[in-house]
Amino acid sequence: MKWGKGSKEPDNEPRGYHHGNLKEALVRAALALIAEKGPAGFTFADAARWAGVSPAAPYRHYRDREALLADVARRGFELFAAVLAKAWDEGRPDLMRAFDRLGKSYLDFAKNQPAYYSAMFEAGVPLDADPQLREASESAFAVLRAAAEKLVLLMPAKGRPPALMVALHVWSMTHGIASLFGRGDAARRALPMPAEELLEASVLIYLRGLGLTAGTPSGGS
Amino acid sequence: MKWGKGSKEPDNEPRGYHHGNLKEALVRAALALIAEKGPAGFTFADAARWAGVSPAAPYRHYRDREALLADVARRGFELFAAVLAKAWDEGRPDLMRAFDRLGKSYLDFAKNQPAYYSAMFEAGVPLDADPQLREASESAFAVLRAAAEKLVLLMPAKGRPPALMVALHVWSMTHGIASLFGRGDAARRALPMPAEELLEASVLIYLRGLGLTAGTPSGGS
DNA sequence: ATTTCATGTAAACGGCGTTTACATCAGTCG
DNA sequence: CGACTGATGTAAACGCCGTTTACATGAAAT
Repeated sequence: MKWGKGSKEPDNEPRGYHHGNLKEALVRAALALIAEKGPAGFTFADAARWAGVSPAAPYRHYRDREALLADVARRGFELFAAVLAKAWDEGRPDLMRAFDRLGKSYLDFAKNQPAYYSAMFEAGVPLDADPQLREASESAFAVLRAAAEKLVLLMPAKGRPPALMVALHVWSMTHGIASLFGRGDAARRALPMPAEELLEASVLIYLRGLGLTAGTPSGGS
Repeated sequence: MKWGKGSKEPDNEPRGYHHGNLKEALVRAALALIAEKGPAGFTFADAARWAGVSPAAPYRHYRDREALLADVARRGFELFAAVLAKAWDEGRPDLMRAFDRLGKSYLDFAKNQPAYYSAMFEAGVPLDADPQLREASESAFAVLRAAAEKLVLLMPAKGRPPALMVALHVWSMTHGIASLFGRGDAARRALPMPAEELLEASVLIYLRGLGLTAGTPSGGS
């Protein structure tokens, strides 16, 4: 039986009975399909076709469709954590600049890796589907939290807010913007300014509210 | 043929050939099923079973499954707009108290109407699926925007930020919190404080950054 | 009473997720 | 070298879903 090869066929190299690297191929297929049709439209059978194997083959590598989705989410969080850590760069050359880079990196990731971002935040994958998934998600958040720790240390100890709260605030703002306006696609609301500027302004105002910056918060970069 | 009556059967009243109010029944079914299994797990056929009709009957009222979802989202936005408008209450008795109520109402809605909220923001329904849907969503946002308008009028005209930006900021914060921590369900991250307090604190800090409140932003209602 | 139109049913189609029994191959051990 | 074994892929089948088409029912209009 031939399985149609519906959407695309990046498995140009013919192969023997065994694929050799099916698991990786399935992940790439999932990313391509999610990017194309959203996490809901992503289909286990399509991923199999994309990899050039029978519809039952993926079950040798993933318990079910959701397990593949969870694996994509896990890899997404790991990549996300690496990207954020690199952007934060231990707060060099100064905390404010690094914090700004951090936020922009977050939005960049949401925009440039919509498939990962969808799997991570919008696919409804329960975080405790897999301990490794939770762990990866924690380590991504840990970057934000470490940044917040260093930021609040700029404040006088008296009245210093909990760093965890600051991290959660910034995460919420950023995720909110990414989720509501993140992708320039249709289907979402139009904005009077780029999402990056919207985020930068809101973080500046927020930090000013914490007493961390002085200047008046007017427009962008 | 009998269609099983799988999950539950709120169609206790037997009926003749015609249902009489199938459209409403389908919406209620969709809400129940989305609340139970998420917008992805919601099934057109299940909704039909729930209403006690054949799997083809819903097509007399909705073009396809997504049209039903879009209708649920539209009704959600209309209810949302009404709830927010009532909470804002034209800014009575004073703007700060009203603004605080507004944010809490938002979170309340996300928590108490998870089915509506999912259909509105997480089901991937394109806003331009239906002009009425877009309109309803606009009118919900309009409440937030009107509130922001009144708020920024408290500031000296010089350096007054655009109300639209303030509205977008607050919306993003609130949606971010609702989306990341909104429902106390499992499957999501645990919080060191209730979502309502997290939001209240972040809005207070933000407004302080705008120069709209004086006191130091520590916890408490 | 007949017509008409909205609403519901039955049956069918292709696709998907998943399971089960079988096929193929790579490595291991005699 | 050759048989065994475990991992990986296939074929076929099942039930369910979304959707369409032809037909049935009944309420309202004429």
